[in-house]
Formats: sequence, structure tokens, C-alpha cells
Amino acid sequence: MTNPLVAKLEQRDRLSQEEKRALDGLVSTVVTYDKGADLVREGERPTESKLLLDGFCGRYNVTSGGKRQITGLHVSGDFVDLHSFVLKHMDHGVVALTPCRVGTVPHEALRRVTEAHPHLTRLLWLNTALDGAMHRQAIVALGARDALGSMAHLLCELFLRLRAVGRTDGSTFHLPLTQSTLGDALGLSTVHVNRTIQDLRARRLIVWRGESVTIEDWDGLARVAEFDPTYLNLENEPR
Amino acid sequence: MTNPLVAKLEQRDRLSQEEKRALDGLVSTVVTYDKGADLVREGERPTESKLLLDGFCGRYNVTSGGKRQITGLHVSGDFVDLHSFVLKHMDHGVVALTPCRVGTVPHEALRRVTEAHPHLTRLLWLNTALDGAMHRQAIVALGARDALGSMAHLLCELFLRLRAVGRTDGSTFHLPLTQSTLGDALGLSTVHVNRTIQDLRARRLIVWRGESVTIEDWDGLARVAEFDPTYLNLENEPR
DNA sequence: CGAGGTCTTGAAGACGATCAACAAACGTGG
DNA sequence: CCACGTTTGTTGATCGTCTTCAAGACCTCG
Repeated sequence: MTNPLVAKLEQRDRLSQEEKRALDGLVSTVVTYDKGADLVREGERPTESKLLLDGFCGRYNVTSGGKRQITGLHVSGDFVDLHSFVLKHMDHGVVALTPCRVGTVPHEALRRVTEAHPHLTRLLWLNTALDGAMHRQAIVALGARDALGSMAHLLCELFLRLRAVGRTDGSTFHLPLTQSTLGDALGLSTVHVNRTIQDLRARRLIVWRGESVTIEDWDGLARVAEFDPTYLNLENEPR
Repeated sequence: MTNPLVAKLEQRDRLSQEEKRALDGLVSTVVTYDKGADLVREGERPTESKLLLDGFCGRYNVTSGGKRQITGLHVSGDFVDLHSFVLKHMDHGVVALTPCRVGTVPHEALRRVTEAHPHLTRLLWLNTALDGAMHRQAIVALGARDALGSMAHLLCELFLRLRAVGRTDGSTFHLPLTQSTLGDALGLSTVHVNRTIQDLRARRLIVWRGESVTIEDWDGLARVAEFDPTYLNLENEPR
């Protein structure tokens, strides 16, 4: 299986053979996590970053009221805590939302990249910047969109991100997340997530059966979401 | 006047004399923006990044409903669009919320830093990662906190960020933002911002007169905000 | 076949939005 | 220095989206 991080980066810039080898060399070990397990916990000082190879996971914070806010969802090819390389302290946990295959990347290896591979360093930095761009969209969703728009936006984004790493089948993708989990990501109650999905179904924008989501009307969904894919930087250009 | 970016970074790691000189050399020109002017517009492809030297500005997106969501507030020492160096396209605009003094940093200069100064590169990367950490807190605020908690959190964060660049006076700081602007940042109506501030006043947590905010009871405010400053990475350590 | 998780539906309630109006502060020009 | 218009802050009343609570249906897996 090809390295999904390479797929993700090759979508955005050209990689030399040497750089691909360097990327492959970053992963020292591959570990499996059960659904519900924490890859990293809030407050930790990791000495390695984790690269999600397969599965879904989420960054989260828990408020004193016991409410869990998921601040980001992750798919194959995503570094779930690359920022811990420069930030040192984890300001959030990362939980496996499905069983996950995870590559371990020692910070020492990242440091060597920054010393020897400026272009690759910029691409890793790009990863962090992309996280930021997705966070900003989440802020817009939570602050300025209604539930329907937020949910539609989430689906549009996930579809494109999954497609970029070859995890879609036509306009269908596998989404093994519960409505409760989606609620934690969108700041909505489970009940309202359910009603929102039913609304999207009634508008014939999507078909969502079990863990399979099919986008029936991309333009319609994007309109409801006010989705503009620019922020995902899916264009290949020198960086 | 000392470079507020140097102040910001020196709070987090040791800088060599050479690195400080390199940082000072990044700024090619200094420009002034009037209140309300755009430093950068959504969709642009900047060839330079902008370093805020004095004033307040905000990253924003506008929804089709005409609603403006501010995704981040910026103070002296913040790069408002450092990410455009790797992201290329602006996925948001940046507006001067007060008159602003802004340093211009050509991407070409940043590129030279990545080729020659690995440590400084990591510190610039840190800047982007810090943006991400603040974005995550904004997501938690919008998704999981009520209006009172969000507002309190914003005040806690601004106070610490301003103090880190020497812009506080005891427990008082200058905050020349209108309630309407704060509403755009917190996803609240102006009316509700007003009521929230009055609530904080009634609880004797803050005194807010005109453009001057004094935190009367830091512990109380932090409790209401559930504020944990870890995410600001205000500790000095090798990165 | 039973148990627990997930999905779905209904009803009531809360937080914050919207609408409307007025007061206070500010800057500008006469 | 005052008159005036504009922006900002404040208050009250009503409305709507989403929450909470409660319960039943479905489904998967031991």
C-alpha cells in the first residue's frame, strides 16, 4: 500500500525520489489502536508525532461540564499531532474513532529533516498550515453557519480529503462515525445531528445508509454548505 | 522600539544574536493601514507575509448571508498571514480593526530562512502551530462554551498574548474593539455581547470602561472561561 | 436470544437572535 | 465652542434554533 502522506503531499507539490524516501524513512514503527483508544492525551509531551495510515481519529478537548468538543477529524495521511514537534505540550487529546493503523515519527527524525531538507520542511509546515485552514473553516461553521450548513460543509470537506488519498468510490465514501461523534465535532446534540441528516436526505442531497455516504447532488450540497475548496490547497505547485 | 516578533519568540525559545538580526532583516518595508482597511483579501496570492507591529487586526470570512466571522484576532508581533508562504492562496481576508503598523516580509526572504536557518524555520513553523492552537480554542469556545465562557476565554487569552509582547499595564490592557467586532469573533450578536459583558461586570470579574479592560479577578475569570494557558506555549525551551 | 449501542421521534424549555428604540460618546465642521 | 450626524453602547420584547428529556425501534454481536 502506498504511503498516504506521500499521496497527500504529491497532490500539492512535486516530490523528488529522495524526498519520498526521506518521508518513508520518517516512520519508525507502525502501531494499531482500538476504537476509543487515545493516540495521545492532553498535557503530554510527546517525543514523536503520529501519522494516521488508516482509520479515522479526532482531536478533542473536554470541558469541565463533561462535554467533548472535537476540533478536527483526521483521515489517512494526516499527521494527528505534527504540531507537538514545535509546540512540545499537547493542548488536546487524539482519540481513535475507528480502529486505526498509525505510523510513529520520532521528533528527532523530523528535526533531521529540518536540518537537511528545506523543501520537505516547507511541506511539513504546509501540513500544519492546512490544519489551520481547516480549523478556520470549522470556526466559520460553528460561528456563522446553521446546523444544516455545518453538516453539509463537513461532508464536502471529508469527501475531498478522502478522495485526495484515494479513499472514495465515485461519489461514495465510507464514514464509520456515529451521529453522537459528529455532534461532538459540530457542537450539536445527537438529536439535532439526526434531524439535520434527515433534512439533507429529504433535500435529496445525500444518501446515508449505515456507514456509507453517497453525495447525490454535489452542487446542491456545496450550495447549502457555502463550500469553497480553496482552503484545502488541492493544487499542485512549487512550495 | 523593539521588534515585537522577537519578543514573542524570545518568550518561547532562546534566540542567537545572528537569529535576531535575521529576523530584523525579514521586514523589508513598514506600512500603515487605516482602521477598516484590508491588509490582505480572500483569494489573493500574496508574495509577502505581513507582520503586525502595532494595532489590532482580524482574519475573517464572509458568508453569503453577509455575516462576517472573525476566525482570529491579532496583536503586535503576530504574523497575520505567515501561512500564505506555504499555502499560496488566502482562504480569508485580514482587516485592520484599528490603525495598524505593519511590516512586510517577502516570501523570498522566508524561503532563504528555510534554506539557511533550520532553527529559525522551526520557530516560524511554531508561529503557524500557535495559530492552530488558538484556532482550536476558538472552536471549543464556539462549540462547547456558552457566551459568558467564550467571552471570558477571549479576555484571558488576549491579556496573556498582550502581556507577552509588553502591551499590558498591570492587569489592565487597551482593547479598542467594538462590541460588534467582538460579536463577529465570538459568533454572537452585538446585543448579546453587550449583555455578556454586563454579566462579567456584575460578577466583578472585570472593569471595562471605554477601550480599557482591567481584569479584577483573574482566578474568577479563568474559572468562568475554563482557561488553561498551556496552549499558548508561553514557556521558554529549545524547539 | 438478550443486551447494549445507535438511530429515531415527540414535547418542552433555554439560550441567544432579531427587531426596535433610545442614550451616550465621538469627531467634524461651522 | 457648540451643533450636528454618526457610531457605539444599552435596554426591552418577541421569536427561533437547538437542547434536553424521555421513550421506543432497530441492529449488531456475543
